[in-house]
Amino acid sequence: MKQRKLYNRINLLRQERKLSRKELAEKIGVNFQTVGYLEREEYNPSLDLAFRISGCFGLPIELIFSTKPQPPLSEELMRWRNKEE
Amino acid sequence: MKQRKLYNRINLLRQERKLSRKELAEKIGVNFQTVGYLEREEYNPSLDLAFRISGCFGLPIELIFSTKPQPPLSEELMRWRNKEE
DNA sequence: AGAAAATGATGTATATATACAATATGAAAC
DNA sequence: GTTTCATATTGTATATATACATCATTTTCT
Repeated sequence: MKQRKLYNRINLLRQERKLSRKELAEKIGVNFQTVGYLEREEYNPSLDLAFRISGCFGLPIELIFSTKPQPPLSEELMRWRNKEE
Repeated sequence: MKQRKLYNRINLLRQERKLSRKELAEKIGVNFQTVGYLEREEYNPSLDLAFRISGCFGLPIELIFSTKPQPPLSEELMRWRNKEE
């Protein structure tokens, strides 16, 4: 199967939490260079690794990864605020 | 990284929808034997494939896959019904 | 400015996911 | 009962993810 390129917000979320790649890598149990590959979207994580990242950030997989380029989180937030007016 | 074994409800969901492995495989764009491997949990899907399966069933990834063995869907349903009494 | 830390880039090696073919078995249809 | 379809099993081949080392570049800290 030809894998589609996936998009993610790992870099954004990591910076929000003021973690270095090395620190994040340790939390999720991978080599720190692997985090670099993921942030640059050079390849996709395994589903298992996606679950670990999801758990580390306390966010659902769908909020971190997607099949379409990710809009800024601020936009996503506004969409929710407008939904319940 | 040593991959953890993941659990899934593919077989259940496929049967609910009365699909053969071949039919499901065509919808998500993989070999029908790959569906067998996933249902038997002999290996984990890639994140991309997990997204395709999620899209095909119209369910979030977390409802289909998990890091712990999956309880019957009926139990999960009752937990939700009790939550909002 | 200079040292230290974080990141980017390149290359090699291993583990894991996916495809595909062949065969066996079991269940369903006729 | 035998043909057909769905599934299981085994084997080989390829694609993709992950680890690890090294060096270059950039950023941060003092």
